[in-house]
Amino acid sequence: MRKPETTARRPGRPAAPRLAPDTDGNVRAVDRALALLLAFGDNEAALPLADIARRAGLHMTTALRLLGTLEHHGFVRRLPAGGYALGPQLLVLGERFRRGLRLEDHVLPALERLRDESHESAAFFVREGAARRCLFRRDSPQPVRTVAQEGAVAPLGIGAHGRALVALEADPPPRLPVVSRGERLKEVAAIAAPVLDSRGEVAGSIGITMPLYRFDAAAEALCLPLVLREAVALTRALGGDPAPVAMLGRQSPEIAA
Amino acid sequence: MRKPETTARRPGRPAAPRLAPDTDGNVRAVDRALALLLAFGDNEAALPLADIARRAGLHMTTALRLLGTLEHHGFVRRLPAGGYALGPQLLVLGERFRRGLRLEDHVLPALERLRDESHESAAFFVREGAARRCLFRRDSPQPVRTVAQEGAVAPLGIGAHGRALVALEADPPPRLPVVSRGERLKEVAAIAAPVLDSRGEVAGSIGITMPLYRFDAAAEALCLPLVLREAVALTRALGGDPAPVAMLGRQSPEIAA
DNA sequence: CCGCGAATTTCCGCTGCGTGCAACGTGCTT
DNA sequence: AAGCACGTTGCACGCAGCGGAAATTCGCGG
Repeated sequence: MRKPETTARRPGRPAAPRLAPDTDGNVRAVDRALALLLAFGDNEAALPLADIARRAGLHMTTALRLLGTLEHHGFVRRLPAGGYALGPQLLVLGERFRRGLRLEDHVLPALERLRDESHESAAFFVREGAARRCLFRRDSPQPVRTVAQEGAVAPLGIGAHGRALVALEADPPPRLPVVSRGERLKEVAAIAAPVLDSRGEVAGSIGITMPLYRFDAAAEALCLPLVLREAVALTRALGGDPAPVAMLGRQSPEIAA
Repeated sequence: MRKPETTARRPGRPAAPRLAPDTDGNVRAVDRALALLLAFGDNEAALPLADIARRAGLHMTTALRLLGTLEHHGFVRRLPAGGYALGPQLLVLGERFRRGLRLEDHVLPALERLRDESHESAAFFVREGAARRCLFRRDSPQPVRTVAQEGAVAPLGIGAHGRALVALEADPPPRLPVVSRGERLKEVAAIAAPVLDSRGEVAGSIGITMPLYRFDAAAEALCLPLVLREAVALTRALGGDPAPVAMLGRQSPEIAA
């Protein structure tokens, strides 16, 4: 669909403007097969064929054939009771994607320390273009807790993690860790700090999330040092220099008082 | 491709023999796109286009077009340095697959208890046809530990988990938990017990894995009761009757002695 | 600096693959 | 019993996808 500019398009032009990730140039059958996978919602274990076809905007016949191919490779499975569900191969590839980032050896223990010491949920976000994505999460053991899923995306710039990821670029850099109270999500409070890698780049942000009503002075006094401590430790574990993070750390209460 | 048998094939024959999940009847473009995803090995963060095409047995032109479609949906990403890597969408779908099983709310805490009390790795397997698959895993904090990945498959009938999953079908049912020493993997010891759901079916197996040299009498005395305790607790948490598991439990040492 | 080869990407014509229609069985509700 | 929704199969048509050729860049060595 991209019209040729004035100059006749010579084959093999390398400076193709990749700015247009249009829907054309795509392989239709693959487009449709992936749409079938994405037709499964968040909390839907199984869907009948007709529903999947309707959501993807495909004829049942087409959906049936594509699902057959997906099933053959383990990307979906047919349930004995009828209907389709996502397949185990997605788990394998999802884990491989995470492994490619080579972060979890250090991030997971840090998250579990945060959760165990604060009794609240802990999460680690990475920047992804103009957004952020939750890569790892460890849920609070308490019955009332925030809910979020690994893999989910959220905007940059808002929310504690959203601001922590860009904290070092802000002109008056904020004190660390960043604290949010009902900022992006009503009734949710969060504490987050950036983590640096060996090149000094922001590798991600680590923090604690909890219901806002539970975030009183005692919780604040407990959680802020925890998050800062883990952000510094994680930065060091990744081979980075924790100085930029530690320098912006809030005074510990006993010193500031 | 399948030749019509002697009888004229009337459209709409319902008694189709589904026994042949052959490679035909599949949508070729989708087959190839999925082959590209599976071309990424276990520890390969990034691959150049030529490698991917070669592994999938495709011409580079074809691979380029298919990868473009996959990238458009977030199933692969182009790295700034050149080359392709698996994409974040796989993480989202992998999590959705697990969520469809609705197990992790109870399984994850049990695994973390096992890991924290034994200081060894804990894992949960489910049966999948004639094999088993590792659904969840929590790694030991020790520097020398067994390595395995969530999503990996292993055979039934061998290894502690492989035997635990079929323990209740065996004629002389084995004592629980099942113990293996270098059985499937040299140098690896494992302790596992089955977990039942509310229908009395085997929902999976839970257990501990460790280097064989560390599995001495003290470790055995510590880990066996732990595994049995969590298998019973998890069965109860899923609404199942733990009696079949508890009845096969080994006598606790002080009683048996 | 220049030339060679490998890697990547665009264009294009042919053909075989994928699509959707029609038909049919099944199971459930009216 | 009739009606309806769902799942499945076969088939012919049309275009979508395939692969070759060519253009371009990059890396390497002379």
